[in-house]
Amino acid sequence: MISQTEENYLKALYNLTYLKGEATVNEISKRLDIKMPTVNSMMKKLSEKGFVHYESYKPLKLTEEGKKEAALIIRKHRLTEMYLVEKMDFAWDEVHQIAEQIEHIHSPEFFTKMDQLLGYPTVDPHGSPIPDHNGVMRSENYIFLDTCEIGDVVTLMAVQPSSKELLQYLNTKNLELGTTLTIHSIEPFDRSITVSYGNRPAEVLSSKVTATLLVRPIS
Amino acid sequence: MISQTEENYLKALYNLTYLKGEATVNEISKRLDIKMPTVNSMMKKLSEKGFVHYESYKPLKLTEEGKKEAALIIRKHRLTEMYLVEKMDFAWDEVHQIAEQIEHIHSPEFFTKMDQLLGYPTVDPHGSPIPDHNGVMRSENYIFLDTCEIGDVVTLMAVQPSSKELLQYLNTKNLELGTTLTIHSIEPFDRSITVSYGNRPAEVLSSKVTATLLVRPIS
DNA sequence: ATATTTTGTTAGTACAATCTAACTTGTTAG
DNA sequence: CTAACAAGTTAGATTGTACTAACAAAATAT
Ligand SMILES: [Mn+2]
Ligand SMILES: [Mn+2]
Ligand SMILES: [Mn+2]
Ligand SMILES: [Mn+2]
Repeated sequence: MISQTEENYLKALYNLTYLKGEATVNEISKRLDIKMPTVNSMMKKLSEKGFVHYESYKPLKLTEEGKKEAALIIRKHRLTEMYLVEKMDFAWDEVHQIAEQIEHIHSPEFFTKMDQLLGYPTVDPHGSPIPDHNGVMRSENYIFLDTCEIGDVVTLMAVQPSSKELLQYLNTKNLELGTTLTIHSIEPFDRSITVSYGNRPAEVLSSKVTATLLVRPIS
Repeated sequence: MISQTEENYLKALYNLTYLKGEATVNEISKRLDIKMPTVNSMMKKLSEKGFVHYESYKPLKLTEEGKKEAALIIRKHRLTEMYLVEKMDFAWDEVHQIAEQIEHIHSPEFFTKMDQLLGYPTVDPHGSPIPDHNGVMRSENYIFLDTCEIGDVVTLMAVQPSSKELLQYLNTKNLELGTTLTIHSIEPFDRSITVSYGNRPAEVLSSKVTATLLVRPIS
């Protein structure tokens, strides 16, 4: 009953509203590269179907049912990414486009089997949480690396957002989830950060990078 | 360029024309459960695209390009079925509906990886051949069990067509690919066949069943 | 050989998902 | 505060995939 197209709108809205609680027609339009009038009429349709709170000229919100539907699609996306990396030997920067398609497969058995073969993982290969089968997503209280201070020792827990280009950049720096970083200095001018980790010389990470790295301080 | 819908038409036409070399609008209509006028206009469209030879009131054929496209979709379908059975532990009667969806995924890397992980299989879980990456499908010269004679000893090589119901029936009889069957008698009235295999009492198979079982005589 | 049935085609309609152009509402900069 | 700009909406067109109704051709039965 929910088309692939509708699923992509729900997912976009879920991700855009995740922090602020609401999103605009314009944001969805940019995210999906679909013109605003198209987004507008789709929002009305999803509102008719009970997935979106729509009022003219007001920001958009998902209903509880919309949130659940979206989270279940994200669950399929992230389980798929995890499966591709863990069981099919893909790299973490190769899985998004495939998962973008497989998330629309209608087969509870298929995803249940994936989940089981993976041992019921709670995060995807980029550290993002996998919603449970009721669409409930646990949120961890990680902090972004660009909010840390000199002397902090932290573990890399997630990359968000995880564009292919960023992931490939992190590959070249041998930075992966679980890596422990020590912050040596912070350049006041551009907020770039010098860190060390593993058996390698210190690395400088720009603020564009540190703003995407979620870490947990070692307590 | 080729939509999911078009892919399903190409695949239907390929399978229908596989034996006779041609098929009718009516056959595709029944196979896909889509009304004849819709099939008719889709055939014209696929003809425009160079995949189908269409002439009013004449039977339909695939062009060479159409055959190749169809075979490559069937390749993805059968690789997927094999992967689901071999690597994800699904039963042979559970995989068709999932493969019917995954066959439309656009990702050469995904199917190349499947192929590699499976060790480049040549047949799917129902014994049907998997076309190669150029869309070439090798045909084995198996014979249907209902053409065998008393005293023949044969190996079950494929089930065709392999409906879920038939596969489940074969499960109850412990009949699987590779099973060696000895033909004890053939009932002239209804052409049912009594066979023995493994450590079990003789079984009677109706002609509805034997007409779907492809076997290779043990020479 | 003709009548009946089946198959194939044409014409017109519907719905989903997209677009552009034009208009309205809301926001922001002087 | 108002003018300009950005965002949102409405209206109308387009494309893809489906349908029904009506008609034409081919196959079949009498
Ligand atoms: Mn998607
Ligand atoms: Mn991810
Ligand atoms: Mn299909
Ligand atoms: Mn099969």
